[in-house]
Amino acid sequence: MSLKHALLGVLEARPMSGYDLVRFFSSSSGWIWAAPQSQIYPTLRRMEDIGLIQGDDEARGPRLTRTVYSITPKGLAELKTWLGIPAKPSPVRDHMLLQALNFDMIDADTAHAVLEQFITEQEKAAEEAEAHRQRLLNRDTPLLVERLKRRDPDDHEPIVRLKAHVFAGVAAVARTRAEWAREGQRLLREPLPDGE
Amino acid sequence: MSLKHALLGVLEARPMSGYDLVRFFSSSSGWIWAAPQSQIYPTLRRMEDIGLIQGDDEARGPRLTRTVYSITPKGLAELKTWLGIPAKPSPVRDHMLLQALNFDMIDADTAHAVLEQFITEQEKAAEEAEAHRQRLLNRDTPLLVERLKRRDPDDHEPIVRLKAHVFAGVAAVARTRAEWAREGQRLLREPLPDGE
DNA sequence: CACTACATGTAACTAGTTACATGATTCG
DNA sequence: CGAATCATGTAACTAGTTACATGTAGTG
Repeated sequence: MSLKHALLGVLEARPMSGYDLVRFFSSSSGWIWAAPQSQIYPTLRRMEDIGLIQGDDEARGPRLTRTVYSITPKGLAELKTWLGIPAKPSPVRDHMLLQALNFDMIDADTAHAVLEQFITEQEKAAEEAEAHRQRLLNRDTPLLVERLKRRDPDDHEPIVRLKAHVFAGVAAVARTRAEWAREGQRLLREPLPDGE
Repeated sequence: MSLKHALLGVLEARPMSGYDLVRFFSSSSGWIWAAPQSQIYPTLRRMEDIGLIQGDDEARGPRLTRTVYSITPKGLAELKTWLGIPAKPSPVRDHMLLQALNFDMIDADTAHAVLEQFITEQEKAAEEAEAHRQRLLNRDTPLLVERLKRRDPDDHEPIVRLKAHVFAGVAAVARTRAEWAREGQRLLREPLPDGE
């Protein structure tokens, strides 16, 4: 289960409540690992049960409390171990490619439109990832600032570059996909180039 | 459920038994959509229940039979409809990027090794996809040959190109990922380029 | 006082994974 | 006759999705 490690990775920066984490995994970091609210809360409790994180109740008004989770030494050890183990290749399951594989069965205009929407999405994803990469390089995200506080200032620059590079990867893949789809649209437009 | 549509897409080429499909989804087409045996058999029966495919029992020796499934008009209609509907963007969940996001927490050599294995895998995937693309362009795969039999010869070339293009996409994404990982290794090697 | 944000949960479901189980047929 | 391949299944599980449910606190 990698949601576990995604949560540990975030909590390493600073303690957070379930609610904080829900928001986090619905937005910014959702570009790397997405998870719905209904999965996060139970996972946090299971992680506390096995000692990876510790939850502390904090009063927020007379009747409302929140549980703030922080990573434990055991959790940190688990995270570091996991980081060093190569994952076995995950089974391929690409919705868009699966559709494209049979685009010869439907009319070219419809297929073209499906690709068009895909291109729009991928380009948006690439832009957002690129923007986030810039924010990281500028040390403009609250979580990164928190993280760096406990690190040697000499290490800040390489850490920032590594994190930024991850989002460069997201952007690069999205652009590759968009470019692939555009080439697909070209193929749909020219059914039989003469001379063949 | 897209396994359903993956199965329909294959059965459109020719009728197949569950066993055939299991082998198919463990190999070649597994590069687009992977599925284990334990998922395929029940799915086929459910698809037959709702009339998307039809199973016919065939004797294979005195005691052994196999069920050969073929796509029904209803199944073909379902497939064609599905092909024209853009999928909503699927939630991002990238194991490698999640690991890389925290590579600053472990030593550079370990991180480097994890990336190395990833690169090997991606390059292998790219090569295999590229090889399959070539086989398609040469009309060298049995299923493609079956498919083309029921198509106007004038359409063969554009159909082949479309299918081949899908595997070009697989290869392109794999190469992009490998290149990203290589750049990551470079970042790990040069902790602090002078002058900053 | 209404609206938004805070805060946490649960139920029912679909998809996918891992592992086991069983027997028939073919080929060397 | 033993091994590989053909052929089909099931059980138990983990992960992820969709939808609903409930109440508190702050802001205009």
